[in-house]
Formats: sequence, structure tokens, C-alpha cells
Amino acid sequence: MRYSPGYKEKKYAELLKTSGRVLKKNGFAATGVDALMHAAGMTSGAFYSHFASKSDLLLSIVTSELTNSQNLWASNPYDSAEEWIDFELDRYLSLQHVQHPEDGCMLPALSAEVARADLSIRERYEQELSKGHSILTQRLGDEHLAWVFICQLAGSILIARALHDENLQRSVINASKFFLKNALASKRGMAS
Amino acid sequence: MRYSPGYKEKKYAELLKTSGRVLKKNGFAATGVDALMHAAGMTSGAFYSHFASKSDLLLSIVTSELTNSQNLWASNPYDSAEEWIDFELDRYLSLQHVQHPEDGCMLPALSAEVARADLSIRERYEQELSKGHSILTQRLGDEHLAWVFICQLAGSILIARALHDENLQRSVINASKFFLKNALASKRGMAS
DNA sequence: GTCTATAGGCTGATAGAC
DNA sequence: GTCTATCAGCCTATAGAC
Repeated sequence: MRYSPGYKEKKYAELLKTSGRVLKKNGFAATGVDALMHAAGMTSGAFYSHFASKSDLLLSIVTSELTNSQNLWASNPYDSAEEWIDFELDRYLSLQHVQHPEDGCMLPALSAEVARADLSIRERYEQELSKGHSILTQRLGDEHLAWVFICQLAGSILIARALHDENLQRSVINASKFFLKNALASKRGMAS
Repeated sequence: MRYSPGYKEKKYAELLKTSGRVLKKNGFAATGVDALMHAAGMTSGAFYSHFASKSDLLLSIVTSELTNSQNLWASNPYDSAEEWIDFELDRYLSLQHVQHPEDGCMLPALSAEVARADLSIRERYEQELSKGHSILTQRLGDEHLAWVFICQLAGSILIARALHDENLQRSVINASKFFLKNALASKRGMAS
């Protein structure tokens, strides 16, 4: 074998990373296998030594991207629930996130295409997103509120990205941020 | 001329309607001109007597779909702000809406692709969505809250559609519905 | 205005050399 | 494991008959 052991695993991980970036930026249906492999410095023929099909790639991307997001949450330096949430809201609801989908969360970028994809992909998405929902439920102390947060976060970035004016983008994400922080504060007020 | 006057306008309106349905269901990039025209009972050659390009169609769809949504709001039978909003929340945050994107709002279905489209399309989207935002601001009495509602609504349908389990879809939209109704009630409590 | 036919390019996927 | 070469099929868009 001319390739060292572990090489394939390393290339696979690299492919998931670069493909994830391209897909979040340009969309799944709009992106060809050629473009994906070019972004990784390879040619399209090599794609099929890593993935059975383009749809198999989406399945893998759903897993890796949502796992990445959970790892990002784990890097949050704060312990107290309020500070932890505030930190995540500031990170998610930012102009940086609106304007750089390739570095951001897959939910606003790819959920609409996941919704149109095969059953196996939607099941994987559900499974991985449920893990994120559990983590958020622990922090918020309320499983319904956790869904509300997820939908508000993804929806805000989705809408803000489709707008052209940067000031309007800012209005949208700030309105959501202020509202979610308030919702959290008033919930705490109720609990105490 | 072998076609009656007004024929082209009628066909154009019909094309916008059928194309809107197909695009919301299957996505813009994933749908070919052939499929769009087939849905209208025509062949692809005729497409270009109505639209300059496929991207020109998206521009027109953004207008017609968002205008349709505003017309739907105008059909709301209630006068009082609270009843008006409740009616819209029940209509938007329904399993019917989750499971039939072709009959629903364009925001959760097509916003991600609008975000990747030409400047002219994003400008049109911004212009039309701003009209909707104004209407909602009048009903809610708060322009920030109006953006929050729009993002929560679109985000909830976006996420629910990508999930597989119907019970989980129900959980998501009910959590959002309950939360938004509560937010409105507590705002009214503050105002009084 | 709609049709068929067609152009040229890109798509997902496979076969075989290295 | 990656490459080049290749396939059939689909894509957007145009030309010309009716």
C-alpha cells in the first residue's frame, strides 16, 4: 500500500470539513461533486473512494456539522446557565455569522434541503439535532424553550442572510437576541 | 394574432402559481425549467417567452409569493390584534404547513436560496418582506417583536420539516406557538 | 405563444492506469 | 487512493416552424 495507515481517515475528515464549508455557502443541489473535490485539492474520481454517492455525503455532513456545533458549545467558557446562554446568543446572532455561512451553523444553510432529502438523512438530522436539543434543555431547564431557541436562532440567520441591507440584518438579529435574553430573564424571574 | 388579448398575462399568472408550488416543494437549484413547465402543461421552450432567465423567474416568484402571503393575512376575519395574531399563528404553525410546503409560505422553503442569489433578488425580497414586517408591526405594536415573530415562524417550519418524526414536528411547532402567544400576552400585560 | 429540435456545458457516476 | 477518460443524462438557453 502506497498510502500510510490512517491516511484515508485523515483525508475523509478533511473532505468533510472542506465539503461542509462549500455546501453551507453554495447549497447542496447547486454544488457539483467536481466543485467539492476541487475545494479539497482533488478531482471528482476520488470522491467515490470516500462516499457511495452525493447523497451519502449529505448524510455524513449532517453528522459532522451538527457534532461540530455541539463541540463548539462545549468550548463555551462559562458555567452559570445565564452566562453560558448569553455567550452562545452573542456568538450565533452576529453579523459575522450572517455574512459567513461557510464558517457557521448548518441549520439555517442546509435544513431546507435536508427536508427534501431521503428518509435516512432526515432521521440522522433528527438524531443529531435531538442531542443538541438535550444539551440546550439542560441549560435552559425547559425542553419547550429549547426548541423555541433553536427555531429562533436558525430562523433569524436564515432571514437576515436573504436581506440585502446590513443595517436591516443587524436589526433582525438584535431583535432576536434581545428577545431571547429577555425570555430567559423573565423565566428566571418566575422560577425564583 | 392567434392568442386572445390578456392571454399572456393570464398564462404568466398561472405560471407563477404553478412554478411557486414546485419551487417551494423541490427547491430552486434542484428544479429544472423542464419540470417547471411540465407542471404548467407546457414545454420548456415556452418558458422564455415569459421569463428572461431562470433567475428572472426567482425574482418574480419572490414578489408573487410574498404578495400572496400578505393577501392571505388580509383574509384574516378578526379585527382585534390578539385574535388576529392567534388566527395567523394557528394557520402558520400547523402540521399541514409543515407537511405541504407547496401550499405554504416561501420563507422557510426558499430563503436560503434567495440568500445565495443575485443582488436584485435579495433587494426584491427585502422590499417585499419589509411590507409584511410593516403590517405585522401595526398588529403587534412593536417593530422588533415583528421581526422576532417572522424569524420564529420561518425557523419553526424550517426545522420541523427537516425532522422525520411527526410527533417531534408537532412538539416544535407547538412550543413555538405557545411561546409566541405568551410573549404577546405578557407584552399586553405590560402595556395595560 | 407554444412547439420541436438543438446547442454546448455540466451533472453524477464508473472503469482502468498508476 | 488518486488520477484521467469517459458515459449517459440533464441543464439553461436559443432558433425556427407553426
